[in-house]
Amino acid sequence: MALRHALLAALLDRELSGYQLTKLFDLGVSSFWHAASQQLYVELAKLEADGLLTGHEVVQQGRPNKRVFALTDAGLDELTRFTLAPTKPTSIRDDLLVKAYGAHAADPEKLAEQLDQRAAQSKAKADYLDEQLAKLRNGQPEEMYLRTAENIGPYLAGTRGRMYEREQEAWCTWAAAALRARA
Amino acid sequence: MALRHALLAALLDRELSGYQLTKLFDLGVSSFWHAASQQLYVELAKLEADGLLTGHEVVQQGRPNKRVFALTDAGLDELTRFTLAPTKPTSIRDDLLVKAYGAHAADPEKLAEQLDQRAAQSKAKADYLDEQLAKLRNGQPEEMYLRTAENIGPYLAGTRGRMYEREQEAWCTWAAAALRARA
DNA sequence: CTCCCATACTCAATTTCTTGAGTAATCATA
DNA sequence: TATGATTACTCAAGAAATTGAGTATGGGAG
Repeated sequence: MALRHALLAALLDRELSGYQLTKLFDLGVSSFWHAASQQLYVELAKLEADGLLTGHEVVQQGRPNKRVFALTDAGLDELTRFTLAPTKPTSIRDDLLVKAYGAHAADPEKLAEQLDQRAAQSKAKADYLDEQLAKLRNGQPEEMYLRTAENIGPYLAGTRGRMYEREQEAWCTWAAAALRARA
Repeated sequence: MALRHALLAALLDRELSGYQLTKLFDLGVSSFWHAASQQLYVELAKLEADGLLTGHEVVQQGRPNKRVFALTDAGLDELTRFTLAPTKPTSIRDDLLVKAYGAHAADPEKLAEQLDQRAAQSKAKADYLDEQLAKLRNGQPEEMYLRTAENIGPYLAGTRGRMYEREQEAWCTWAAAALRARA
């Protein structure tokens, strides 16, 4: 149910089209809530049907028209309600960790190569998030930004995403080394 | 599809009943692959139907009988195949991060309280994983254990789980403080 | 002048996961 | 002697996610 709310949160202080949201989810949001674009469009349609968003057609020249979505008052209420409601921890689900768990059935070098690859992907993502966070801070020290910015939500969540990716990178490197040390 | 493989990996060096697997998934495995017990039983039945596991009824006195599952050769092959196959990163999906993302719609103090609560939960889980990892090491230094132990899979995966929970704890504490500093 | 890429989506089958309930036995506690 | 906790599962409805298409337009590279 949190995809709905991730969409609502993404529209808190701006209007975005479905396509822009798919970009946003691919890059930034995916570090804490992944969703495929098809799923986004389905969810946007439901949110609109439920009156939590309104869509407006925007005619463009030189490219296909788009529909941009904006939060309604009901949508904002729903998001507020969601942030208050207790939820149980949703934990990691990572293929790669399942592979590590089953390491005894794996070729150590092949598994280590996959870990290296993932380390590189995580590093790239962490670097990207670093840039995004720097853009949000806009030159200010973090403390200042957190105290004064209007909406710190994306910064807080983005920080967690970056931590996750940095940790993933470190762990992958460590685990790959451990596997290789046995061969 | 990784739940299948998480089950196969859990049965790599021992036989376990469905119920024992639900315990294992609730406590240890859940830090990198969460699944409800109902789902486990469904998956176990499929795995048996596919010939990747065999189930044996074990008659017990003083408690209900149970069915223990063991890997078949086909199951081991399937797990090996899985560890070799490239997979795309499955990322975090966490309600709490979505709430943080939507912080602008939230009551800061109420959100901070939820973060505190989660920090405590994460700490408890990290402590539990710490114990489990110590048990696996059985007094040896980590380096030694990783070089000499038969099956280091659970240790590798458990380590990642512990890192995740420790990071979660730290982030929750940090984010709660940031929210409170604004009030 | 063709092909690929980016924009901007839609449809639908299938699988997977969640949610909520229910069964049945034994043991310890009050 | 009832009550709840633990072991050991099962069933099923519905929501959500995955997978794999497909449509249509315009711009730029070769």
